[in-house]
Parts: sequence; structure tokens; C-alpha cells
Amino acid sequence: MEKQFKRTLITTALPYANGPVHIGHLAGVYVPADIYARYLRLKGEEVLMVGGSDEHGVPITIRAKKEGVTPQDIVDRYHAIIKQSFEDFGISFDIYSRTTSSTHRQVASDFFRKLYDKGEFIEKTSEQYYDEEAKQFLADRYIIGTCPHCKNEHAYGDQCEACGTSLSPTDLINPKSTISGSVPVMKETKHWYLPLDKHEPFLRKWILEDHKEWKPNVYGQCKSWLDMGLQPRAVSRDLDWGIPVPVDGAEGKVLYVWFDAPIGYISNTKELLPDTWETWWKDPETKIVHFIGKDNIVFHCIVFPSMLKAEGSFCLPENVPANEFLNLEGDKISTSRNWAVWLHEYLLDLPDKQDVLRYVLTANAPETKDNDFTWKDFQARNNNELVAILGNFINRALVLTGKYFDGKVPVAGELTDYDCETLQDFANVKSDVERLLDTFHFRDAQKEAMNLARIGNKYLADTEPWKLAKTDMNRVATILNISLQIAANLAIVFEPFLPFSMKKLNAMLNVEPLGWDRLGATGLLPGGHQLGKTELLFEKIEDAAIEFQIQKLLDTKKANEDANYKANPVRANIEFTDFEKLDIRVGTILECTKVPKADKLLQFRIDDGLEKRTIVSGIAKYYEPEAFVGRQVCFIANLAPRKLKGVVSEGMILSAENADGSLSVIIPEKTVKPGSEVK
RNA sequence: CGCGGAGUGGAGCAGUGGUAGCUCGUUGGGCUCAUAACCCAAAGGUCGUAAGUUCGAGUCUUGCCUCCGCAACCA
Repeated sequence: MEKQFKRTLITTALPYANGPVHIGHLAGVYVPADIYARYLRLKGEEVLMVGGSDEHGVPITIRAKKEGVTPQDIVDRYHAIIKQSFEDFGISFDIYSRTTSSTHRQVASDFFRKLYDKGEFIEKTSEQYYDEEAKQFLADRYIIGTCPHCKNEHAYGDQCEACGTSLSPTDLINPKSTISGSVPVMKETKHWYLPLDKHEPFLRKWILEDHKEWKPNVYGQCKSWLDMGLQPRAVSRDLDWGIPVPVDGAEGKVLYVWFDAPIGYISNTKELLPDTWETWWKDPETKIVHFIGKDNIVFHCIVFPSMLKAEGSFCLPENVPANEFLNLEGDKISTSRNWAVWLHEYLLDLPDKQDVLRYVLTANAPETKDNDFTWKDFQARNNNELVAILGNFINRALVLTGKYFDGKVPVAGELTDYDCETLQDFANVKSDVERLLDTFHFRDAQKEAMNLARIGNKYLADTEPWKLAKTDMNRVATILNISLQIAANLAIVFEPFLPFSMKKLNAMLNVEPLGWDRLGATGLLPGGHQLGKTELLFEKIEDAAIEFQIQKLLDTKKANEDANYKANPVRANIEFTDFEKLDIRVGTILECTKVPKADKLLQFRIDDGLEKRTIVSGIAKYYEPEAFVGRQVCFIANLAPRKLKGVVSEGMILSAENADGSLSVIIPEKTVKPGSEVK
């Protein structure tokens, strides 16, 4: 039943080059992928692990504009940081490249061209509004104008919020660009669409029937998309940063970043192996595995496979082990809020502790649900598990051997029943760990490996060689021989998980790295073999170091908020008559409820001195509804009504927006009559 | 009724029909070779909630509640 493969191609989600890599990326994608790659290599299998920076797309252009540099400057900066930190962290890429490489440009371009020539795209030309001042096409919602039905002057290009009619941008009277404020002109633009619906029957069978073994989160999300029905998806954009669409008359158009990025897996393979790369993508005996986070499931399971299928000559992924997300100290990791542990900073702050982070992220990997990373847990796992169980066992075995046998592996004598039981116990570890790694259960696999160290500790505690040393040196020799064989087995089984420490352990044991196939064997260290110098495999992490990290996290968060906050420049002067047009009043809140099915909206019933009106305000994240009843607020009384989530809002409650985006409602200092004007 | 994932002892997790498990923490004991590390034992859960299917449900069905992503939403 199970398909046999000759080689494995491992791809890792391409980190987007507008920021460094953090622990969430590591836990979700790179650490599990690296464990998998190292494991297969250790087994002697043919493996390739490819990755690279994703360097196109709109956010990078926006960031560049904001910083006053070119998009290339941005991606150069972050690509360098990301690449270096991966290397220092021991993520064993065979190649880590980038989507701005010439190879990628060519491969992606050719890929598009081939689909184009095969007629796999739908071509749609449409007239779209173009902002001549900002020099770009405008998405529907970047256009406002007057609604032809209700004459609301602030209708959006896709919908009039006042009367609820859905519109197209061309319906608007007096359209305006919200980017520059200028009047947009109609301009014809052509785009190419990948008809996902055409591939739906294939995808259905391929995923829902042939890959029932995929993780529930992956399978479930795919099923949901397929059941909803797939739509053609545009694969080009009007933009000047990206890979040009290789078709005549497509000037100013680039490949959509989500079309271009996964092709990066292919082009990186080709960059590494210009002559033989096709074996890795086109030979059905290659097993392709995509490691990604849960936000990428649809692209890797639906869109990219459709592209590959349409192209025709490529293999499809065998599995897509997507992880959930990792939180940090109870809050979701956020690049923009600087709420993260950045890999390049970790490597500086805690030098030579790559394996500790690798261990913790694997032990607490978000394999089935979002998990939380805390520095306290990090410390506990290091001190109680790596140091106390694994490091301590190695130390015990080596110190005893140094003491009684001058660091030479003693020859084992006759084995007792208990010795044999212990040997049997750890012989079973191999198949257990293999089974777990083969099915992407990295957390459990590592736990199983740790069990081997527990077996070792228990064995020493039960046999008590330090007591026997006074009476029966032959027995001590046997016990230590077995203990050292366990140590050698640990050096094998932990190699994929803790490569830095196992290198150290191999030096302590004075052996070359042992192959995976020898895991479970007892004769790894022959009698008389001279061991190397004993040192500590792991060291305790003191409270001070952890407090430093926690404090740093709080500091950087605060510093970042302060740095990010700059009061917006004051807008152009207006005449007093303009101000008079605004009718700002005080109102007394009679009722306040949450708007159903909206996270941010509260609905108010307000006494404005004349009558009662309803106002909807997006402050639900910051206030409980009950907090307002009976209090007074300021609101704009003559703002055109607008429908929000089905409720017509007749005005706008005034609040101050803080640096972190939180809102503080403006409340009169003394109670006044409802309807009092604010001047 | 937008889509999907998840709710299991103090913490973190496993467990897809048949006596509720693992790691850490806690308490007590043992040991002293070891980075006060290790080993043993115990306490601690009505498996979010209500109803249902079944001889039997954490495990299947339905309703509800809560949390997390995506989508929508901040006049």
C-alpha cells in the first residue's frame, strides 16, 4: 500500500524578506524540516532540502517607500540576516537562495510562459481605474465616489455602505482615488487567471481520496475549500516590483507573488543542481514534502498543485505537514508589534545554545494546535530535561568510566537478566522513533529519544556500580560498558534533533558520527576504546539570564512602540466656516450592545437632546458595553448615515487613537445637557 | 447560521468505542557516581457544556459556550 520512494525533496516555506526570522517560523517550519532532513540523511537516503527568501510582493514596496530606499535594498538587508541566522542555527539547507535570483527569474518566467502557451490560463481584459498621480491601478476599495442609487458621496468601488448596494467602480459618480485624491482614469488592463475550478475534480480525488493521511488541519481546510467550489485566480498584477509577465504587451505587469514564490522551490533546486534538478521534480520516485505554517495551506495544497498539474511534467507533493502557530508569553507573535524572539538576536544573547532552542521548540511544537512559548518553560526544559536527564546521564557514565577505567571502555562480562531487559528496552527505541519521524510526529519522536536517557539513568540507579566498585570490578565493567553503549546510542538518536550537542558528544566518546542503522546496537564502542575529554553537554540556565530575556522583550516592545509613534503631521489649514460645517455634540448613552458577528463594533442608543439616535462605533476591543450606559460622549451629529454590519449608524463617536491603536473615548469633563454643541 | 482548527489532573500535551495516559511541577521516601543532578512512590482529572446513539463514549451524533487562525468589520 505505502508507496516507496528513492529520494526525498524537502521544501520549507519561503520567509518573506521584509523582516528577520523568529521562533514562530522556526517552530512551525524550519526546525521540523531540519530534523526530518537530518534524519533521512543519517539513514543514508538521498535528500535535498531547499529554501530561500520570498522577495517580491506589495508589502516590500510599501516598506521601501516608507524608508525611502529601493525594494532591492530591503530584500538585500533581510535576506542577508535570514540566511546567516539559519546557517548559525544549524538549519541544514542544501541551498538557501532567493526569488530575486536570475535563475528564479528565468524559471518562473518560463513556467508562466509554458502555461500560457498550453492555454492553461484564462485571459481577461477589463477597464480599471488608474491613478495617474500615484501611477498605479486601483483596487476597488481604493476608489470612492457618489452612489448612483442613494447619492451617498462616500460609496466604495465595490459597495455603497449607506444603501447596501453592491457596485462596480464604474457605477460611481465622481470617482476619486483614496491614495492620492486625484480623479482616476479608466485604463484597460489585461490579467491572466489560473482556472482552479478546472482542476477541482482532480484535486478532489488527489486530496480527499488519495491523501487521507494528511494532518486533520490540512485535510480539513482543503476539504472546506473544495466544498465551497474553486474560482479562477488571477496570477498577475499591475506592479513594477516582481517578475515581468513574459508575454507581449504585458509591460508593467508582474507575476503575482503567490504564483512566483512556490516556483522558488523549483528554481532553488535548479540553481543548486543545474544538470540534475529535474530528477528531483519530475521523477515519480521522488517524494516531495512541503513544510509550511497553517496560513499557507491553501496555496500549497490547492494553488501550487494546480499550477504543477497544468504544467504537466512535475510531481505533486506527497505530504504537506503544516503546523499551527506558536504564541509568545501568551500573546500572538507579531512582527509589526515587535512581539517576537528574533533568531539573530537569540544567537547573540545565548551563544552556543542553538540546541536548547531547537529542543524546546520541538518539545512544545504547535503540531495540533497553537502553543505558547514562555521563557520560564524554556529554562525549565533546559534545566530539568536537557541538563538533568540527558546531560547528567552522559556525565555519570563518562565520569565513572574515567574514575574506574581511566577513560577506556571496559569489556563486558556475563550479562544478567536485568542487563538484557535494559538492552531490549533501548533496542526498541529505534523503531519507535522511526515510526514517529516518518509520520511527522517530531514532538513525540524527541520524547521517545529522551526516554533512552531515562533508561540509562534508571539502569545506573538500579545497578549502583559505585557500590560494587568496592567488591566486584568485573560487574562494574559490564555495567559501564552497557552504560556507554547507551551513551553512544544517544549520540545517534539525538543527532537530528540536537546536532551541535551530538557533535560534542561524539568528541567526548572519541568516535566519528555513527550511522542511523546502528541505532539499538550494543557494540558501538569496543572494549579498550579510549574515550575523549569529558565536559558538560548542557549547562544550567540561571534565573538572571531568563529575567534578562523577559525584560528585554518588554523593553523592546515598549521601545518599539515609542519609536514607532510619531504624531501625524498637521493637515492643511481650513477656514472657520469649514469647521462650522461639523456639528459635534454631546450625547447621553441610553443603551449599548455589541453588534452580533462583528468583533469590533458596539451599537449605541444615544439621547442627543432632540431625539434618540443609533451610532455604531468600532471600539468593542477596548470597552465593555455596560461601561457606557448613563455616560456622556462626544459625537459628530451631521455625518451622513452609514450602514455597518446591517446597522445604520447616525454619527460617529469621537475617540483618541493611541500609539498602539487602542482607542480612548472622549468624555466631557462635567455633565452637560444632551445636545450641547462642542466648539 | 461565513470557513477551518482546538477545549483532557497546577502547567504543557497524547489518546478516533471497552478499566483515563505522558512530561514538567507538587508531596513523601531512597541513593550519593553525577551539573542538589538521579531512582522509587503518592496525591491530583465527573476528559468545555447539555442531550442523544450504544451493552459500553474523552473517543460517534446534535445543540450551546469559550479560545485560535482566515474572511468580514473600526465613520
